Amino acid sequence: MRIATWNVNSVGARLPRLLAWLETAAPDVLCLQELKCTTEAFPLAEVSALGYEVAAYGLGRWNGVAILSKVGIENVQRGLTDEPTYEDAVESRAIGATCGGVRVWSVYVPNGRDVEHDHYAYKLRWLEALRGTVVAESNDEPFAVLGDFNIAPSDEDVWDIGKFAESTHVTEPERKALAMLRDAGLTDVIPRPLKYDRPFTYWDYRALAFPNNNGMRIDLVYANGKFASAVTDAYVDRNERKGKGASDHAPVVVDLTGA
DNA sequence: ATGACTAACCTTGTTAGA
Repeated sequence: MRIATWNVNSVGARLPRLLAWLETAAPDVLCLQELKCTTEAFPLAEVSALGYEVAAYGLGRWNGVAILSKVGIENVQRGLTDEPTYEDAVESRAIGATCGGVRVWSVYVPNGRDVEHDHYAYKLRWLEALRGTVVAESNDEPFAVLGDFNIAPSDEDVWDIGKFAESTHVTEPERKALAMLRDAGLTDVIPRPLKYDRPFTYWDYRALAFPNNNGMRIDLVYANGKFASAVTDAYVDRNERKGKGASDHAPVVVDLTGA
């Protein structure tokens, strides 16, 4: 089984590339983030035509997540258990479903903006709710949280840690939240890069970040033991970051034995 | 070639992204 995650930065703007990628990479399950549309506006007909069932969750012009599956999609849950709000509003940042016997969550962790910003405190509260959901759901069946975590797990996961003083994405409390997920039994499934030495998944649109490989590894696959032990390969499809009309994130693809 | 941000929309600026 092939399971992937991709922050598409608008499913509407990315639709031609998304459809082409679904045909060539042919994942059985794809977790999407940053739909930037409502559930109703998701391009259901186009994606369904390729043989996917869809569970989408979008509440407005920002964020939005979805799970696409060719192997069934059951027990869909929109939102985390006890998920916090931001400025008293619920945001569409997490959706869970069971696909072909694998429980998956597609998550778009809040950015945080600045360490001093309310959004950063919200990010940490949100990660605590994610931990709670993981503890409640992960068991002896394959389980994984996939998505844009907006956290670089280590200094090696950004192109130059010296550029990140006072920045979000690399702070100790954010990394502690990831450590808590590992303490809850999850493993960071680190993909291989298709080029260069480190498996970055995001490159800013500005300042020639992609050609200079000034990237970050922030799109992560956190898997329980049953899932992680079935992994045969994992890679970042950096080719999807090339050319016109690319998202600023590349897909992360994981292959599992069985089914 | 991988090329100097992109996307939605409250659209001729603002908000967000990281």
